[in-house]
Amino acid sequence: MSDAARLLRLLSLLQTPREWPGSELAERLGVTSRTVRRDVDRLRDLGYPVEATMGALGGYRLGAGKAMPPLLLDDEEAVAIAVGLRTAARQPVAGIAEASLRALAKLQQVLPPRLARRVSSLTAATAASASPFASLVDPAQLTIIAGAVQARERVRFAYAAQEGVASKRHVEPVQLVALGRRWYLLAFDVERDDWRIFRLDRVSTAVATGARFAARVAPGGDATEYVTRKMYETAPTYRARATLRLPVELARARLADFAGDLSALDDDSCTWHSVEDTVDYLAFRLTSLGCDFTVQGPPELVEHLRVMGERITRSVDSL
Amino acid sequence: MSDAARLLRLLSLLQTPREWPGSELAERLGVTSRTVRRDVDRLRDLGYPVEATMGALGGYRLGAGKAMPPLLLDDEEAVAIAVGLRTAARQPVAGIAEASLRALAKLQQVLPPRLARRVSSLTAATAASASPFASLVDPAQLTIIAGAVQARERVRFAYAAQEGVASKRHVEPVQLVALGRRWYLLAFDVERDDWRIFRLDRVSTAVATGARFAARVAPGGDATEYVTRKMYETAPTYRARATLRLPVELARARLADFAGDLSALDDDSCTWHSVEDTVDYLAFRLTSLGCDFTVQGPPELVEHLRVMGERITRSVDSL
DNA sequence: CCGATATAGGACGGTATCTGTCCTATTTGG
DNA sequence: CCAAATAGGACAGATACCGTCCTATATCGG
Repeated sequence: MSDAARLLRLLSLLQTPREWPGSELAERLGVTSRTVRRDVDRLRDLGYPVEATMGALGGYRLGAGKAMPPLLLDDEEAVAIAVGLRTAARQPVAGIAEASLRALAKLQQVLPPRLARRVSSLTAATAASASPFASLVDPAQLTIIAGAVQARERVRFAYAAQEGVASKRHVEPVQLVALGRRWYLLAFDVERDDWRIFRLDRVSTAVATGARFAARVAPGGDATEYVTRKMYETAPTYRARATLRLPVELARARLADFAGDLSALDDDSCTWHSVEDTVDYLAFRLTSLGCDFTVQGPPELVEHLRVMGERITRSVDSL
Repeated sequence: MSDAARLLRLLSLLQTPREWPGSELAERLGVTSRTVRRDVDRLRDLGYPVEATMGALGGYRLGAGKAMPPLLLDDEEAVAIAVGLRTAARQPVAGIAEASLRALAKLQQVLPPRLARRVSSLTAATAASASPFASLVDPAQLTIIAGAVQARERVRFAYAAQEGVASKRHVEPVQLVALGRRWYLLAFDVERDDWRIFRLDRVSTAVATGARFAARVAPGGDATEYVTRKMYETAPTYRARATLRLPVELARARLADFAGDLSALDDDSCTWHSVEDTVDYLAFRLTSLGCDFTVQGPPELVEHLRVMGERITRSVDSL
């Protein structure tokens, strides 16, 4: 076993929550315990704080330092992380959505094929159950495009526009933007010679062509700002207005990052304003609050809730 | 920079989706390009397949091999993975739930404190929004106990039993078991000198004492099997029976791992049987199917749905 | 078809590093 | 107090590494 390999193996052992006595490490690594002590020193020099407890029953373990050490995962752990990241990508968390994708792309790149297969099948099996209104983005497309953005490679894909019109695209992908529960891609369309925004759940059969392109500055300088503005201008939006029979702090906690505008009416109720592009989702969030509420509008939401209420009442009133 | 440090730094660069020409790597690592070639060879000897494209515009990148290479994450990526794993722990996925926890424990152990703080605040901000019926387990408790299971350390915690009776426990934690959407801990209670099963969302202020204990064999040999049997015997369960106006394949897809027993009635409808310990959750899954349905029982579910239906109808019929 | 720019790898000498085998000091739990 | 654990100095022999040459080969663009 080479020098670097032994150091990595040691790091992997020390990342376990348990404590390792030096003698056992020496045996596993096939060296003397003096060398183990030297290896531990080396790791400390690299900035990874190996904690040691002295005395009988003592041992070594890796503690939290100032920088992330290399993570040494076994097969199952790698699969678990990949599945977790894929699920996270379907419900982007504000602030870390892009980092989450970068991590997924990095992992996907080095994931052995047999593990990648397990990830796919597990993702398929659990896709629908996580949340009925999570984004329908295919994680595979997301990964391909996230990789292409970083590698600055051109991408070809099929796009199903809003009216069901399909088209083939050839673009220079500049940035992925998570807006609410959807992913958008800001890209420069090579054939149309202009900027375009694509909704990722309408993208399919994406492939990176391998052709590199020069960095482009997004219109207006900031991609996130540009996509946000364009989407609010063009996409259909519903502005929900409702009164919730729930103290304002509780409502904020239950709605979390979906809170919208909340303001207290009295100690037991508050008003709520929120903007979304489907009434389904608005109705879903409202009904999962578990409290009484009154909806002021819009009419589409009222109608949708009326249908929902009738359906539920009808489902039981035969008894 | 030491030898091993340079190798790790190289590995970190090669994990990026982009391709790196040898000359640029040499510059970044502060060595000649001949040494870079030797380092690449070393990585290949370690089993990490560095892919190289020859010719002009060529370069190096890390490909998928037979084993997982050490993952070198930047701060944001590490936070994203931790948040993803915490979310995954709240909605355990059959088959990889334990691995998911192991990975989380491993990451938590080495996560720099400033990043750990960001993870906590992000988790708090998004806890409620993921799904209103996800498990209420505190990821911090979960991590502490998962670590103690692996390290075979005794744990003390406060436990709120079903009737609201609080108690302090001192146990030897043997295994965490994910059952449906809940986590259970099988442990040997030191003071009561017998096996006990704890629901993790009722555990608080857990601390590992540091005292080690000898490995124990779970009663019956298999912890998962034991916990499953005990829980079905003792925990309250509701057996939902309903007819769904949805083709059976579609229902299976939408319910995913929550499918229970589905059997086709005709081309457009099917019957559904499922067991859960709360009617809230049964009602939630039923109403998020987005189809007409008829509930046969149990009476508690019917009553719950009646309240839900009335609430929704009331919320709009003033208009 | 040719030149520019990549990867690939052999040979060699000087330098640095690493390992095992001693040794002693110190801490901790039973 | 004793056993077992971390901590680390000193030394000698072996090993590995690095830079500087060199040539071969593959690929893309003009």
